[in-house]
Amino acid sequence: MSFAQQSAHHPSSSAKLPSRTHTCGALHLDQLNQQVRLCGWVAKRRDHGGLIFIDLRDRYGITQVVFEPSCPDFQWAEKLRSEFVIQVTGLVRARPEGMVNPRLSTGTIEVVAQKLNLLSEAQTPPFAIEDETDVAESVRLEYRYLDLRRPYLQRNLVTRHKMLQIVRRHLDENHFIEIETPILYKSTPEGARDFIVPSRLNPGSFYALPQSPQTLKQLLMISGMDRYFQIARCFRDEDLRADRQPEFSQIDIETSFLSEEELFPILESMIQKLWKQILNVDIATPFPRMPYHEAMSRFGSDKPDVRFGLELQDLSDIFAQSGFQVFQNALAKNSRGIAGSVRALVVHPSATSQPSEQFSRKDLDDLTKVAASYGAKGLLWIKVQEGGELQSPAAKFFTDTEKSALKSRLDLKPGSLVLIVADKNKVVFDALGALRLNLGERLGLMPKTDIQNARAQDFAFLWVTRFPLLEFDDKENRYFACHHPFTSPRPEFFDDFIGGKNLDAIEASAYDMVLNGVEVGGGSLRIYRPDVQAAMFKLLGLTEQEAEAKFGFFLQALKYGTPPHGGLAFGVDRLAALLCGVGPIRDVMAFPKTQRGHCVMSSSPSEVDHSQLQELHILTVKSKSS
RNA sequence: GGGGGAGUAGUUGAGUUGGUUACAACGUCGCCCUGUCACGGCGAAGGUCGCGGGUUCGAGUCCCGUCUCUCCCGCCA
Repeated sequence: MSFAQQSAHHPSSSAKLPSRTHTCGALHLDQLNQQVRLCGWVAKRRDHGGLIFIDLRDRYGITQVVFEPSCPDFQWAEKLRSEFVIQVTGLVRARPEGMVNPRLSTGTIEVVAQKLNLLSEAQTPPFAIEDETDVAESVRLEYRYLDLRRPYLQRNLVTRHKMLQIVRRHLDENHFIEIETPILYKSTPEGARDFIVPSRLNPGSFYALPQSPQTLKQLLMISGMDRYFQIARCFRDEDLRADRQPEFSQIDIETSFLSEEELFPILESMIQKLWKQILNVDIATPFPRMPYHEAMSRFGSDKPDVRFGLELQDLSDIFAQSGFQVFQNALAKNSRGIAGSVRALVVHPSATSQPSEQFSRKDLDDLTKVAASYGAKGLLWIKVQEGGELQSPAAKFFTDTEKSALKSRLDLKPGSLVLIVADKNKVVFDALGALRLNLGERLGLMPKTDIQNARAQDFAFLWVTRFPLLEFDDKENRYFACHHPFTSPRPEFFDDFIGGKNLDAIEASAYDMVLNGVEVGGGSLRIYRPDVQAAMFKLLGLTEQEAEAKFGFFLQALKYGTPPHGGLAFGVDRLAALLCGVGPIRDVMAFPKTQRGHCVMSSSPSEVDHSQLQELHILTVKSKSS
């Protein structure tokens, strides 16, 4: 008789004992001498010949089961292998003196088996199911259902679940209603590439999967829904990153009649609850607010990590008359009358264990490469020597006045290192902003958070506000909306906006919530006047006909009594990753995709039958490049 | 589209100047073992060195191409 034949292959239950009396994380000395029934996976078998230990695992924990020769099923216990699914009936017993395992929550007890019931056999798994696994992610993703048995991923998914429950409860208490919006919707111009879905019933026509429910939630405000939210699945056909997947979730929120000052506290208290209930950390509110321009000039980023200093310094005025060609070029005005700048990061010897002498040629080369990858044509360094002399490849271009201005402005002392980028502002901010983060890591300025023992100071929340409304694109020679085309200018800029004046200086009622250098959410107050919305589309280069074709339904709706409204969307995956203390959002998603957008478990995307394509009126062609 | 890193037993890695039968650990399989929890002891099996081509008497190693994974830039209203 084989093991499988011997076993029932379905759980036993009786009036006396149900299929499962406890989970594998539940038993303590309280249940001493009780008869219990556990179900789970064999995590480990330790066969001592006359005594067999089984670590039985479920998502609640691990319990040690002991098979002694007196157990009638002892011979079958010898046949157990990793990941077999079993049901064990037995007695809870205190572990002998000195045998307690402090690393298990159930480490004070063990279950002495009386009966073993095999529910499922298992092939040998391709990798060990344990937290300390060090296996290539592609292997883990191919067997994601096994990877998800690891306590680490199970904890992350539980945290994500808790997070969403707290969010739902909070928004419900604040009179928000959860409304589902369509996944099959209309393709939208601008923004990310759409995933499109062919319509069998409408040959040649396509739905698009929503990049966000933006227009739909605004229409719900026009419908009078007043306060809406949705845990919305969103789709963007762009290249992936550690924090970007082609499909992702947002906590999508929209409200009517509220100002920023009235909206922010609702969102801040939601965050406060999440951090309190999940991490037991008290986050102070209101969050600091920082205008976009301040974030850029101080940190070189619109999502600054303000847990450490190392702020950017503007040296443009010092070098206004510089004889150094690189600086002259950067400070010259372009055809649209906009000048770049000369800015620097300064590392003082006191602030770090690494004074400038310890920045080797290779270190500086590495830093230069970082700057270059953000478009900087070079990175100019200055080292301050023992005697106070400035050592730099460009030192000979500096006048004495410039040198002394530098020293006093930057408070230079022997051992200081200055890193300068001179270019148009976008490049200067991007390059120095990235260098600041790189140096912050390199010099150990960036705090490491132990998420199990997190403290309030580990989390630097802030609102970045007053984003520019428009951005001019040199290549296409037109303006683009910085946020999206439904974002309202701040009221004080209405006249300029309608009149088409000083467009570069117009600020938007847009805001991002930032935590430790991560944009966790973003939103805006929306345009609610049809004439302003039409003006926006026109400014963005849409003809009236194009605007009508793409957004006619929306412009029409705006004319039927639109309340002032605005909202925001949080990135569920990013928030969950921060609450779990992990980097890649793949680790807080059940079935993520690889960087090529593949699901290696199911091998999707994949080719489909010709007949399927035919029904959809689709013909595929091989492109020359492939 | 561009740049960096990686691909060798099931897994994680080593592999010298191009040279005998490609190595180790863990895992797996068999036998033994009554207090383990990284159990232990003895033994065994396990490989198209990502794929394709080239150079060479000979390629895991050198060259060319290609695929995949990963990090980043562009992109992500």
